[in-house]
Amino acid sequence: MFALVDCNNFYASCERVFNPALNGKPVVVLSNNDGCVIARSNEAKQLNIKMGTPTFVIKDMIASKRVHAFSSNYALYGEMSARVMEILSRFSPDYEVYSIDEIFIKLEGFTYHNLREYGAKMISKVTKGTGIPISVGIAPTKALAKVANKIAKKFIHKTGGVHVIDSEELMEKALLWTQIDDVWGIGRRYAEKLKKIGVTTARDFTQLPDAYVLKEMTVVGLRLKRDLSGKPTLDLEEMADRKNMAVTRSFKNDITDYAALRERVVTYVTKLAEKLRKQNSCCQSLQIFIHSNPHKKEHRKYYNSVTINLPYATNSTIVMTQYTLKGLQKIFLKGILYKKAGVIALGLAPNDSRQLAIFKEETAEHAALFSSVDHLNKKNHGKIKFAGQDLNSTWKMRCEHLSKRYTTRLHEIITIRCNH
DNA sequence: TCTGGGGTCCTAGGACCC
DNA sequence: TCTGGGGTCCTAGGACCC
Repeated sequence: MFALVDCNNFYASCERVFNPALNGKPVVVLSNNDGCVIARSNEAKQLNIKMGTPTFVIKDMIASKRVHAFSSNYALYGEMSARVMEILSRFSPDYEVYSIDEIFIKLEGFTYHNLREYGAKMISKVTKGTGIPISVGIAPTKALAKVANKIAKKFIHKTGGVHVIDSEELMEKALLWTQIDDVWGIGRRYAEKLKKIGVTTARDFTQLPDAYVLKEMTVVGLRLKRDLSGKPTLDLEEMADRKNMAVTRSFKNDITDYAALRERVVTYVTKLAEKLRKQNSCCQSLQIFIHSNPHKKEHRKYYNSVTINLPYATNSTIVMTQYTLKGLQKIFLKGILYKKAGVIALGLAPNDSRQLAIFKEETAEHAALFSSVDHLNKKNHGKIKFAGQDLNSTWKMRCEHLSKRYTTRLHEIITIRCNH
């Protein structure tokens, strides 16, 4: 059996842990730049605030404090996630941290355990240890555990947050209840396509012929179908090293001229190189992309990207910037309202096991130079910049509702008042 | 006025090899 | 009339996830 444990409204719940006055009130967490809603408490969901709702749509509710809004505080969420995962990892030696707020736990050899009670124990341990509410779905396969988790959450008053699918009848019932759009692995495109042929529930999907699923949805779809039918197909996945790493941002206002766009892209590639060095990796190639504003329908649509293979694997800001700018020149077009750009490092490898080039090699000074730069920037909050960056740093990200880094900064630690 | 960021996997097709 | 067979590697694009 597999358990899927998922933190309820994770980011919103993190904010509440440190501000319990928000319990029972609508809370939303906003994306970078405070652009749109990316997490909602149940009360916010009841106000019909959808995932991805632009912040300006609900600005009145925020201003009047009907809804409590927070800018994303990833330092806080990442660390709270680590605490939750640490506690849950004690429940079985086999687990897979699937995302910041989800973990699959394989329950092999738990035949004589009461799984419902085991799930309830997970909830009480995590609640006591972190204050984060969780839901537990338990079933014979990963895809069914996902379904069970949805049921546990949806009918929390009946389930107490745990749902176990351990019989054919419960499986049938669960699959009939699950709408096709809500199936893990079926996104907007596939859902549309499936509905056209009359598939509206997960159960309908499991009745499709293998050949059709294979043809229309590749082996990924077929594996999903099997797993959802109760035939264990998807197993825990090993934590692999990341293959790519990206720094991409939307701009607060559209950009049209090359100089401004260049400045943004140089800043992104600088951040990317820092990120690489921080984890002792280097990259073999770079991808640069620029987008027009998709919301301005009356303007010309333009999406373009270019991939550049580097002569040798590197994490030098200087080398990466040179190639990034070459790439940017290739795809830059005049007269476009640009809204977003990004740089992606591809073919990541650890510093010490990278492929060395035969003819060209990085100037040896770079490693020493950047170790000093990183050291100084860590101490002085990014005082050293590169010539291509904007020295006045007018590009502050908007984050008007940022909470404190309660768990990772000593001077932001929570204060407790005792009333005797 | 204002709409996020960072990932993964699979497939088809082109370029190349012997 | 009729023009091989079997492979690898790479990339772009499309799907998905949180």
